[in-house]
Amino acid sequence: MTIDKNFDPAAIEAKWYPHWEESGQFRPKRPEAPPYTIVNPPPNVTGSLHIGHALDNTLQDIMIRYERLRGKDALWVVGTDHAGIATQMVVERQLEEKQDKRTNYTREEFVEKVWEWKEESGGTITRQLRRLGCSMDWSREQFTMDEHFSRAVLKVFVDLYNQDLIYRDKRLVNWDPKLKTAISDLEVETSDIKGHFWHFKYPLADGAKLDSGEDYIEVATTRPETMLADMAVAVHPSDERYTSVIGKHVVLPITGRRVPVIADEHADPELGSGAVKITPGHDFNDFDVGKRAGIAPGEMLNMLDGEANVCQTADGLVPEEFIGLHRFKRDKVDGARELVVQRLKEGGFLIPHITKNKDGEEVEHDAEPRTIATPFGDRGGVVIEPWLTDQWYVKADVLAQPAIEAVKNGDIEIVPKTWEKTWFNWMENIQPWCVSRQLWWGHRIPAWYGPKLDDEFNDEHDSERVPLVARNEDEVRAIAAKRYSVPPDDIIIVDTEEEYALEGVKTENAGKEILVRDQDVLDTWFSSALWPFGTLGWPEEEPTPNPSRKREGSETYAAEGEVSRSGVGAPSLLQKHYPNDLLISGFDILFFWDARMAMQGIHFMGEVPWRRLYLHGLVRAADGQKMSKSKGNVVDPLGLIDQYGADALRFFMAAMESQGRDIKMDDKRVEGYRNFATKLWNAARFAQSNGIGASDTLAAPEATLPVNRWIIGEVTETLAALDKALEDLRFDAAANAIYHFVWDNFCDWYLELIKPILNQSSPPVGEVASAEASAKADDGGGLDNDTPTPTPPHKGEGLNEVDETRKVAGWVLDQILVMLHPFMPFVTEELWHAMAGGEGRSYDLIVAKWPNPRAEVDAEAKAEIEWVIGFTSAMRSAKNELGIAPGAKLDCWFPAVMGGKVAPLISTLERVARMGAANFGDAPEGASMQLVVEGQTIAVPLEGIIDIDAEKARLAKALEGVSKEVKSLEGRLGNANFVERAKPEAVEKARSDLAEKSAEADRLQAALDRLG
RNA sequence: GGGCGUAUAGCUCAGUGGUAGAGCACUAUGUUGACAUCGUAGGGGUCGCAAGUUCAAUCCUUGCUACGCCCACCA
Repeated sequence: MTIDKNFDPAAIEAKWYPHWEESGQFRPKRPEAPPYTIVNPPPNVTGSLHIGHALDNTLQDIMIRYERLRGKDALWVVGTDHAGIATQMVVERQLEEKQDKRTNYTREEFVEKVWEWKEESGGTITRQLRRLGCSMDWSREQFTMDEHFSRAVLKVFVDLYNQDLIYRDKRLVNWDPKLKTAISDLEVETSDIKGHFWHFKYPLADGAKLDSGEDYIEVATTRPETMLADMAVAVHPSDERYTSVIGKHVVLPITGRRVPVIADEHADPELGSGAVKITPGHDFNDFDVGKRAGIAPGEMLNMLDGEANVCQTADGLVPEEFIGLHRFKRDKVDGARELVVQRLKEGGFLIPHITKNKDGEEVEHDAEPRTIATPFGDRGGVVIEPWLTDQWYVKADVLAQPAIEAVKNGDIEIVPKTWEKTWFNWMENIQPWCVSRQLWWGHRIPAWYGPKLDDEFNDEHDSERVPLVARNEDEVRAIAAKRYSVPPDDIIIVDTEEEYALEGVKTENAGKEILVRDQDVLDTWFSSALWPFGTLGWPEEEPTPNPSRKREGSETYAAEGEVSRSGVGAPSLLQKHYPNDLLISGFDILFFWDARMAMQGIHFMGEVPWRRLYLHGLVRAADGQKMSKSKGNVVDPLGLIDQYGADALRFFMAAMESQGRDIKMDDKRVEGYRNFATKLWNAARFAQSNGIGASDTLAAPEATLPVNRWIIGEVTETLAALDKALEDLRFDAAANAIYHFVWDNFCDWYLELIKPILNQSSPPVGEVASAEASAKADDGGGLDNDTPTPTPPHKGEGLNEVDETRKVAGWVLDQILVMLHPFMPFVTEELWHAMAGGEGRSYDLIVAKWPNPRAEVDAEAKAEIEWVIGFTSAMRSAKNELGIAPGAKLDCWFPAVMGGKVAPLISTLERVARMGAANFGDAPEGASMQLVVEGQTIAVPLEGIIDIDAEKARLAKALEGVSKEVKSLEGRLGNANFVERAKPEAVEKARSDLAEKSAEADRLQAALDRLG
C-alpha cells in the first residue's frame, strides 16, 4: 500500500476506530494473560466531552494501550453516570423552557422523561470519547442505573444499614433552596461576598440589668432574619460583663419570644459585644450550642420552608407580615432580612454603625459592611441554608480508617505523593456523609417507614414512624410482618406520602400495617463509589479469596469459566480484575469519588480498589484562567481534534502532563504535535519509496554497518526511557523520549545518514571488497575523492549493505510505530498497515508486540556515529559563521591517525557534511578553517575563500567558551577542599573534563596561531 | 486559621548538588528528489529575593515576596 502524499488525520481516524471496535480489539481474548485494569471515571450521561475529559482519558488510554501491547489482558471499564442533580436539572430546565415544570408530573412520569433524555443524549459523550481514540471495552459499557449496578447499590445501602454504618438523623443539613434538596459538605462551595454586620439590642426581661447598667444585651449578626427563630443568647461563661444575667431572659423584639441567656464557650468575648444570638435551627454552630443547652433537635424552631421563605415557627410567634417572604432580598424585592432590620430600627433596637465622613462629621449606618464567607450550592448556585431535616448519613469516619491505613501501608500508592497529606487530612477529619437527596432521578433509598412500636417513642418530638431497610418489597414485607407480628399479606406498601394520605387508604386497610416508601434518592457519589467492583459483576460474584488470582510475577491465569489444573475454578472477572491496577482522576474529585471508592471498596471487597491512584491537574485556558462557560473561555477538544487531529491533541496532553501541575492550553503546541505526526508520515513515505517495508522480525536484525548498529542501540535506549517513564507515570518524559527519538535521531540523522547507502546500487554480496580500502586508510594514506566508497566487511551470510539498511530501517520504523502507538494510535496504525508489503500485516498495531530488541547498545557504533554528527555539526556551523554556502564542498585534512576512522565514512560525510575530498596528514600551508571535533583538529584549507579575520573571530569565540570552562575546572581542582572532600568520582570527572577541555583549548589556540 | 503548590529563555514548561534544556516565538539562511506542517545555523537565562548547610547550591534548609489551589463554624 502506497502512503499518500498528504497526511489526513480525519480520514485515518474515521477509518481505524470503527475497525478496532468492531473487531473486538479493545479487549482481545487473553484469558491466560496477566490482567491490567483501569476503570474510567464515568462521565455524566448527558454531558459532553470537555478538555478535562480529553486529558483524563488520554492518559488512561496511553496506559491501557501500552499494557495491551505488552500482552496483558487489558480491561478498560467504561460507562456513564446518572449524575442525579445535574441530569435532573437539565430536564427541569427543558421543561421550564416550555413553561412546564416537574411538579406537573408524577414521579414516574418525570423519571420517564429523564430516561428519554438519557436515551437521546447519552450517546454524545461516548461518541466523543471514541473520537479521541479511547480504547475502552464498549462491549461491557455500563450505566450507574443499570439493573445489575442498582442491585449493587441496594446491597451496599442495606448492608451498611445493618452494620450500623448508615443511620437516619435529624440535624442541620446543607440545604439548597433552589434545588430543594440536601447536599453534602463537599457540594458546598464557600465564597466571600460583601455583606453587613448588624448590631441589635435584645431587652432583658423582668427588669434585669447588666452590671454596666444597661437593660439590654447587644448582639451582632450577619443574618438578622434568623432572629425570628432565636432561642437563646449565649455569652462566654467567664465573661464578667454578663455573669449576672446568665440564666435570666431576654424578650426578643418582633416575636416577643422569651429566651434564656446561656453560658457557652462558643461565645467569643473578643468578638462584637461578646454576646451572640442563638438560632439552633438555622446555624451549624448554634445547633451545637442549642444541643449543649439541652434543646432537642425536634424542639428547635424552624422559620424557613424548603425554598427559604419564611414560615410560621412552632410557637406561632412570627408576625403575619413575615410569612411567605423570602429570607433576604431577591430580584430587587425585599425579604425577611430587610423587614427585620426595618422593624428593629423602628422599634429602637438597632444600634447604628457610625463612621466619619471626609469632613469629620459622624454618619450613621444601619450596619457595618463586612465580607462574609458564604456557602453556595455547587450546582444550584444559591446560598445554602442550614436546615433542620431528617436525612440518611453514612458513618464515614469508620469507613475512612482502613482507607487511611491503605495509603499508609502502601496498599494504595498515590501519585504524586504530595497528595497523601491531603488524603490523610481529609480522611482524619471526615464528617458524617449525608447521602439522601430530595430528587426523583437516582437510586431510590431502599427504606420503608412503618409505625413505631410503643416502646420506641423517646419523647414527643420523635417522628411517628421508623425506617425498615431492605433490598426490595418482598424483603421488607417479611421484615415488617415479623416486626408487627402479622401475616405478610397484612403489610400494605404505598409508594408516596400522597398515596398514604389519600382518603380511604387507612380505613380500607384497617388492622393492617401500612409502610410508606422513602421518597429520597441517593447521592450520585454513593453509587459511583462502587464503580471498581459494581462494574465487574459484584454482588453476584461475591469476593472470595481466590487461589488462582496471581500477583506480579505470575505467568498464566486460568481462563475465566475454565477449571485450572489444581481443580479450582478459574477466576471470575471480578476476581481477576479487582483490585484495579490504576485509577486516573483529576484531583478535583479526590474526595467526591476517589476517597469514597477507597472506603467502599475496602469495606465490601476487603481489598483496595486500585493499587495506584494518579491525580492530574486541571486544563486551564491559555491565560491560566480556569475554563468556565460564564467566562466564555472554554476550549472544545472536538474542535482541536477537527483542526489538528486526535493524535496531536493526545500527544499534547501527554507531553504537557508533568506531575503536580495544571496544564495551560496552547494551540501552537498542539499544532506542533500535528507537525510531528506529519513528520513521521513523511519519513515513512520516504522509507517506503526507498524499498523499506515492514519488518519480519521482532528482534533487531543483524547489522554490520555502524549507522545501523547505532540506531538499533538508540531504539534500545529509547525503549528503556519509555518503559521507565510509563512505569513512573511520567507521561511528559515518555512523550518526549519518543518524540526526540523520532524527530532527532531517526529523521534528522539516521535517514540522512542512510541516504548515501540507499542511493547506491545494490551490488551482490562479496563484490565490495572493503577490507582493502580500510586497510589502506589505516596507513594514513590520502584518499582522493574518486576512491570508491569503502564498506566494512560483512559478517555471516549475506546481506549487502543496502539490504541490511532497508531491513534495519524497516525494523526501526516498526518499533517507532509500536512505541508511539499509545500516544498516537491513529497515524501509527495507518502507517503500520501502509508500510506492509503485498501480504499485509498479520495483525493490527493495536495488538502488536511491545518492542524487545534483545540488542545491546553498541558502544563502538555509537561513538562513531556521534563523531559523524559532531563533525557534521562543526562543519555546518563553521560554514554558516564564515558565510560559506552550505552546499560548498570543502576538502578536509584529517590528522593521519584518523584514517581508519574516517575512511569508511567518506561517502556519508560527503553527503551529510558536504565534505569535498578527504586527505590525511598535514594540511598545506596557508589559511584554513579549523574544525575541532572531539579533540582532533581538522583543517579545511580555504586560501582566498574565507575572510581570515572572520575565522579568527570564530575561533577566538570558541576558545573563549572553552577557556572559561577550563578556568572553572582548574579553579575547582586547585581548591584543596574540593580534592579532599568531594566524592572521588566528582574529582576524577573534573580531572578528565579538564584534560579534554585543555586539549581542545590548545588546539583552538594552535589553530588561531596558524592564522597569524 | 491550617495544608499544599508554583516562581528557570519573550511565551509555555522540563531538569540536575559540580556555572542550565525542550517546544513555540525570534534572527540569519536554504528550491541538495521524505517533509516549507520542512532543513541548517544562531541569539537569548546572575534558575523570585535573602540568609544558612556544603569543597561546591538553580537544586538541600530557613525566612521573605508574589501568584494559585484546597480545607476550616468565626456570630
